[in-house]
Amino acid sequence: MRAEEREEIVRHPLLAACQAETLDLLLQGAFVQRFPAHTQLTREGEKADFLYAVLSGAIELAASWLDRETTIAVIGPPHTFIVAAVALDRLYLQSARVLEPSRILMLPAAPIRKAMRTDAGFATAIAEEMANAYRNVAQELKNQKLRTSLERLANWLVHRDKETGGGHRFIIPFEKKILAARLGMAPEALSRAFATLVKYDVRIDGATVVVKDWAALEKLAHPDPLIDDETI
Amino acid sequence: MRAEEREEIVRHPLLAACQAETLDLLLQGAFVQRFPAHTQLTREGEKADFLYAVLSGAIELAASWLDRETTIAVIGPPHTFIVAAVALDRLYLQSARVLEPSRILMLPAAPIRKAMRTDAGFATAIAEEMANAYRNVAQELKNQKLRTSLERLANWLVHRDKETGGGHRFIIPFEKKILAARLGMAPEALSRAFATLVKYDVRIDGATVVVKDWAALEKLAHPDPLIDDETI
DNA sequence: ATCCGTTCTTGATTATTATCAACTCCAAGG
DNA sequence: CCTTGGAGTTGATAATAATCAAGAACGGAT
Repeated sequence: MRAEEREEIVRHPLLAACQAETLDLLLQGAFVQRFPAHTQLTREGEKADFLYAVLSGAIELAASWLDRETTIAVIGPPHTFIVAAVALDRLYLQSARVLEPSRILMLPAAPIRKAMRTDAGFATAIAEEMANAYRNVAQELKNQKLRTSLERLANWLVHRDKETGGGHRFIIPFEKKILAARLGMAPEALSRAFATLVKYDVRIDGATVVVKDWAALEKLAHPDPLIDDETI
Repeated sequence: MRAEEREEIVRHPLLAACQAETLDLLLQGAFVQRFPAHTQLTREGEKADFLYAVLSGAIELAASWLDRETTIAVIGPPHTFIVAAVALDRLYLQSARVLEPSRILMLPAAPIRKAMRTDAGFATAIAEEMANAYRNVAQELKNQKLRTSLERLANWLVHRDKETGGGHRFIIPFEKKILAARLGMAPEALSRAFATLVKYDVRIDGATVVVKDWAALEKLAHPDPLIDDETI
């Protein structure tokens, strides 16, 4: 690993509270790699050999059963994925696919488990990363069980708008069929949901969304920090 | 806290790898309490003041939005709940209700966060507990997004049968409406789902379930370790 | 036992969402 | 420029599940 890369990585939230020896141990077999879109990084059911951290880009976590498939989450920097499988030395529950060209930090799993047992700062960082991951899935489960697909879409739009500065005009950062899977609906249902939102003065042109009547959308979405705030 | 209680608690998976000083710190403000059914232990949105561990009994974690409510999980011994909120010093995302008379260990939150930073063994135990919790919700999200309600019920039956020794006859350990919420369906839909399962030779009498044709049920359920095995 | 409140079931209807099929649109490659 | 394949949309239909209403069954209390 190049020195400047090491510089960057050492400041990563996961490693910032590490002891020096832990850092050496962790970075020994670690590397940073660029991946093009559509690369498959993990497959569900495989052994957890690496912990992945997104330095730039976006990763889709997907899961399947029989012939069905769905998106569990979309991960961006600086977050990690499949921490839980690594911490427990178990099988991946999800497949990870690169959505857009991404830089990924890969840390071998065995040293991570070893480092946790000796370095409280690192173990705490892992615990906190996992706590965030837990809260995100728990929120997603609430989103899924408590809302209809139209409500989920409305909330996604509200959330995405806040994320992009609240200009009430933004683009959907990935394919609509991935958004559909993310929201737990068929692509056709997403199309129709967008059509329904016209009644609420939401205009769609390709990937561009313009919210003309913010109050109307927010009334439909009824966002709740306990479901929609990632950092509450 | 009584000496025999302390004896018992010190062997809890969360505390077994603690240093002696950490243990003292953690147990200072800790106590064990019995709660009757229907006690509300936490309310979503409240500050995380305690970490709860179930010593015996069963706890329901529920979440709500507008006037809708759903069950996120049912927790039994020796597991903890709301670890993530405690570790991050955030708000509870779920309400916890006592399902059946239960003994609960309550550990004040602040010492836990403090102990994590100094005791790698404890921090690791917390991380592992959280990793398990993460994997359970992730599995539940897969269950929810990939299966119909009939399939979820069939899998719950298969799972419950294994849990109770595989005798193909067992009882449902809580009210059917809680099972319905757990499975993400209306109580009426659960009734109808049970009626549908008669075609698969599953007989219901009150809370007692008898599976006459195991192969038929398993073919419908198609259980998958990556969704249904809690310890994979 | 009888009463009462709740849970559970069943029926009728509606709402929500998936599926299948056809068609448009657009971009990449020849 | 045309072709081609995938993404996205729209329509028709079916599957799935929620809601509302009424009755049955159950569990505690008296």
